[in-house]
Amino acid sequence: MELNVKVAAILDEVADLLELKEDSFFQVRAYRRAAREIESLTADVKDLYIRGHLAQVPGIGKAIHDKVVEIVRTGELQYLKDLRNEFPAGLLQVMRVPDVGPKTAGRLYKDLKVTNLQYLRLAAEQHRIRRLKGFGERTEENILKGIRFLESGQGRMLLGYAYPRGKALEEHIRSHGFPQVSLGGSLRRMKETIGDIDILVGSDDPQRAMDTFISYPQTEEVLLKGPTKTSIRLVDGVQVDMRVVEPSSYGAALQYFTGSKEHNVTLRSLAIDLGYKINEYGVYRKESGEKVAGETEEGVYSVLGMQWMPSEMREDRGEIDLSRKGRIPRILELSEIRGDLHTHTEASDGVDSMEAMTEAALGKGYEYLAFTDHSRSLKVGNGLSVERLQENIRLVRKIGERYPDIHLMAGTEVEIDEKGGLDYPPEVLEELDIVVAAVHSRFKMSSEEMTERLLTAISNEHVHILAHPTGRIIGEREGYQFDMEAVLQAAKDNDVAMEINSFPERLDLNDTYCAMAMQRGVTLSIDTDAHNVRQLDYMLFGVATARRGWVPKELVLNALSWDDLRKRLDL
DNA sequence: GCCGTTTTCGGCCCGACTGTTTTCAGTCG
Repeated sequence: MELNVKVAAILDEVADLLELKEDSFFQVRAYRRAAREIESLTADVKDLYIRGHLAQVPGIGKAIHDKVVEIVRTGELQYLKDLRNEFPAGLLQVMRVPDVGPKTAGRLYKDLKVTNLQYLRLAAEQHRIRRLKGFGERTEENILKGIRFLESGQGRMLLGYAYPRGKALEEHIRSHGFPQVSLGGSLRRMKETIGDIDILVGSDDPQRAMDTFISYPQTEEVLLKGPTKTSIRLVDGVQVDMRVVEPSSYGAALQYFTGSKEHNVTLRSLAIDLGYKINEYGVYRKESGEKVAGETEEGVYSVLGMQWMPSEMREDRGEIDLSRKGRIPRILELSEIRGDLHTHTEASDGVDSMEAMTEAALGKGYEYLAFTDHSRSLKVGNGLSVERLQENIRLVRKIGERYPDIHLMAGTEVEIDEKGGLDYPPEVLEELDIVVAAVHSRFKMSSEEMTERLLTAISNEHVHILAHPTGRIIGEREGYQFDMEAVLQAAKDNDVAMEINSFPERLDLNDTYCAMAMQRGVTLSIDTDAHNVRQLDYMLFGVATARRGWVPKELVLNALSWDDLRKRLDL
């Protein structure tokens, strides 16, 4: 699967470089689309190639097919090397500056010999940019601003960071008398990382909505202001865009600003074929211009003969086709989660007591809660010795008697050693209700060794869940390398659940791997890995990740009732 | 470069805002 990522990256770079060429707009789009398709494949691109199915992937025609084959075979692409020779590598960096696109970069290269960020900054500081025809003082200032933004390293933020901020702003606007307000964009689609926060308001008084937005106490700077669209930057650097439309257009605008871009492009092409035009104000008959939908999202989809679908599904990964056939699957809801099977307490490296965690779980209406503190060899996590573990089990049983409305489970997050062995002997694991196995060490072993390690752990009869299966930390480290197909197969064969860890920096399995697991019928467990009571709220993000992988509740271990879970775990 | 329940050629989503211009190109989402 790492190969899929590599192929997509190469196609993306081809697209980046092609942008600098004249008249290559549609080629750029074709390469980008192919990259997205390959990125979201749930099978290995090499397998597809071997089985002769590569050409059936949408967006892959003859030319790109041959290039993908070249990459699969040789690991390289000559066409990309040729393009790299045509343009200085630094120009790609120049294009990453906000408001600098291919045309501007091309001009700066041609007229000022700007080949990288350093030269761009120099040219701006020496006021050579403002002297170009079509450029001016403001453009020069914006370029300098853009360079500073890039260098501040403010790229995308974690969903877990953006979500509470977006919700707070949404509430601020709603509380000022605007009932029609919603998050949009990647935040509403619950992507694991978010570029900026999008907010949509339906109102007949756009001016007052804008004023309310700008008056938000956390506002640092107004970046852009028009009659229907305003952007601000918050004190922590997060950018928020707000759009205001009339209530009669709210549904169309919500659909449009939720995206994704790819979903919208496909939807709008479809609309054209059906004789309609869609924009953010409504759906219109092409001939008469008559407006036929716009008030609600359901209406927009419905007029195109489509079924509404959850925002998490809108990535143009086949949902439009299913929607036209009325076959959008029923995917997991947060309300269907019955318990949390991976949490920590003060016994190891958590901060709250079992009682506090239990009260919080009761507040969520959970039927069960598992305490899975770290095992003995994880010294940094204050792992439990065998004696402390056994003492902990007794404590769980004792506290459990005081809480008749929830089933407290004694468990462990047990270390998987480098050979795949577990950190406690079998007779100790036997005493536990649930065993969550995890890799926290030796990340850099070869893919073969790591696969063997994971397969050994999964085939251990005491293991119920494989925690954060890839070990990635978003923005910090890649996951370890292993054969995901083999691990999923083993999980299915051994009835072991793969975890979706709800921690914002983990969300692992990610959406694509969730889809892979689902297609293979592998059970998933959505856990918070909470180290305090507040982190039990992270469940929302794990569920969102499952929804992005179209996972139904039937495949989720902790969507089972206590009775069914107990049977499943042989308790 | 891809694609076709009208097409193998001629299309390819659509609009807001900015900056620099007198009518629009470029960028963004």
